[in-house]
Amino acid sequence: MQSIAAMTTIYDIAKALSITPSTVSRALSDHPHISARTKARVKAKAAQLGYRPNGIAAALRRGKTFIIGVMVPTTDRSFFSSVIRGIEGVASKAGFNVLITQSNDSTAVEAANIDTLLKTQVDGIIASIAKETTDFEHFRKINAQNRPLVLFDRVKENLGASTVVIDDYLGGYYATEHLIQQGYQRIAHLSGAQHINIYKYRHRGYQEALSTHGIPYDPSLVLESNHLEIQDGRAGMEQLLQLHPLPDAIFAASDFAAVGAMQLAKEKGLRIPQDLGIVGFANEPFTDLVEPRMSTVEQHSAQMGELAAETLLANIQKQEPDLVPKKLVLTPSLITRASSVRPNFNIDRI
Amino acid sequence: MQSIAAMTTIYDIAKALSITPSTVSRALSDHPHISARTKARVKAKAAQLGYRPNGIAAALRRGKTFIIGVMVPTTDRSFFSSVIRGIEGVASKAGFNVLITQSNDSTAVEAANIDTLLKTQVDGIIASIAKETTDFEHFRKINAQNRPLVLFDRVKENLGASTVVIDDYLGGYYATEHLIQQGYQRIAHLSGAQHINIYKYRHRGYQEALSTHGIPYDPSLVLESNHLEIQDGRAGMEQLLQLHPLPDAIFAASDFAAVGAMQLAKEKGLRIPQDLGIVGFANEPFTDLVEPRMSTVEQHSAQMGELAAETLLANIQKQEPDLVPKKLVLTPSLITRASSVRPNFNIDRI
DNA sequence: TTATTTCATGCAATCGATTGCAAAACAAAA
DNA sequence: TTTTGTTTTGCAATCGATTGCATGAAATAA
Repeated sequence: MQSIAAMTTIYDIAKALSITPSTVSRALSDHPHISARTKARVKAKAAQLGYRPNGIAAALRRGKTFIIGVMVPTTDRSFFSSVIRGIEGVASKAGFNVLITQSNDSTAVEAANIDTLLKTQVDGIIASIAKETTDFEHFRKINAQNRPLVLFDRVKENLGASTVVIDDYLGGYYATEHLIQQGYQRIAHLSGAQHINIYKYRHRGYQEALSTHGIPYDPSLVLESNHLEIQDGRAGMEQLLQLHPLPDAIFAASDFAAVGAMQLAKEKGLRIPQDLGIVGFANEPFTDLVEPRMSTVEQHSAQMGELAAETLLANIQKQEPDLVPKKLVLTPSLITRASSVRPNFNIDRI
Repeated sequence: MQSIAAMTTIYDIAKALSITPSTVSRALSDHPHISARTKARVKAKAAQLGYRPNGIAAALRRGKTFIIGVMVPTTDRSFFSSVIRGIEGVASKAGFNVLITQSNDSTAVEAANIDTLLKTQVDGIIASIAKETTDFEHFRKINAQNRPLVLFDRVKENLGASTVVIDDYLGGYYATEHLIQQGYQRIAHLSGAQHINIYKYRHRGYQEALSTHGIPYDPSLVLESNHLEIQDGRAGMEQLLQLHPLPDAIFAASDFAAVGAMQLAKEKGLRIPQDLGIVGFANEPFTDLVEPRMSTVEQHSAQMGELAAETLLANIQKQEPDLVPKKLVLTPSLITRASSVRPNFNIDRI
């Protein structure tokens, strides 16, 4: 079956004006060797015929699609959608489109997505690695296809990819130190799987802050969960409530876990921040809406996306991946809100 | 400059096996006329050479990219990212990719995005219209290019596009009726620009519920703002607090406005839900995290995305847009939480 | 053995735009 | 008028995969 309305191509324009497709092509792209008169005629005819360029044909010829592939664990998490927003902004300003895929934190889906993106001939890929992933072979294919790769947030070294992360160590350090300075002494930590760098580093920052301030590290105060969702935060809090003495503060490596812990603590009659100080991580929008407002660590997600896109575009322009991959590290900012600020606490009293 | 590693194509495989590219192509796609032996040899050689199909070339030849374009006002709103998630799920199951663009609620960007998507030869487009848009000519180009278009949520009739929406009227009705049944009498409404259908219908539902229950419609209780963001909710509440008598409940056409109103009301010492009942709209995740938990209207966003994608894919398969565009209407669900449920209210007392 | 099917592969055009090189058209200089 | 130089346009190959049709090979029937 034929498609109803045949698309008009440069051949149609050429025929209508009794010139060649090459001239039409050049006229449309304002090639300097084409006379002003011809350009005007071509453009007028193109408009008249409702011509729209076939980007696919151009992509095939040029070997460039002007599409960059993005893979995130999920789009419906504020952090990732903000990063995407940042990527999209930079990309579209540079004339690039963004093809989004989601891994749902599954390694199998992740590998399939990479295949798809490569098949689509994206000019480069920006990705954040699925939680589940421990074998990274599928990422190697990207470089094997000579396509640049930039990883952000959940990254992995030695894949020949540039990376953009925040300093998670510092984030953990800031959060913990802040709690210490507010006079909290028994600070628990809700962490994630330690094979994932971001959680490992946040954990280290936590440890280091304790150590710097002379507080002993107590492993029973550190709970690890796979997903750090609200549920995990509640479960973690439940567990922490078994301890004697109780912890007097929590630094959670995720806002979701933090808010879960906060919910349960409140249900059990603990007052935040008087009895329990809480700091989360990521500055998800809801942290500013819960009660009390929750302290957290801002990751500068949109900026992270922008940097990732800029790095990738630079690689694309150079026609090849960076020989020495770049490592970009953003500095997180601690956002202190009511959940961790003791109203009448005087630091001098310590 | 040459690219470093030339991609391997079906020609390379053909040469290596002394057969023709056509055979290779057919072997790779499991064409029935190719012998099992040849298929095996081809596939083995393909794997050995690290062959990856060039989707662009195939797309050009077939006139089909297996990419569907999606345009949303913004990705970093839970509602839209959930819809995208729904779209992505259905699409990828059907072997389609999803190209995302954001209009940032600007008509100019919207038009530019449509140009880009068409140039990329997407097989169809799913979109939600920018708030700012009142002239829809740019959407007509899509049908002119013989590409199907499906609109969701913020839709417009007479564009030859199928639409997927929830019954906003019903959503408004449910929310308002619920407040009435909880004994609230002076119910205010925070609405958006009335040229946008969703706000117009939510408003009508509100009116109709009042009327059904014999409550007179008081225009001074209905405030309109452009964006219905948190700020607008606060401003609206401020204004409502000037009234005598005060309203005793608010139905906001957006969760953001609702939470803004709730914040300000609490700051002014009003108790929720005793002094003021509140219902929002969209079931944004934070509504379940604020205090008190906020009642709202669930829009079934992921399902909306799935339906939109299924409708579009059906159109794509048929090679042409629906002659008679479909209108799919989902039924919203009211989610009642603490913000609108009076603890000891007995409906018999009315 | 020859004729007839069936099966497997090859040929060559095609999708639509881009681009190096050749050539024509025109202008300016000799 | 011829030569040299500039502009402007055309020719034809190319990007990589797909596919209708033709052809060759193998298998079966006569």
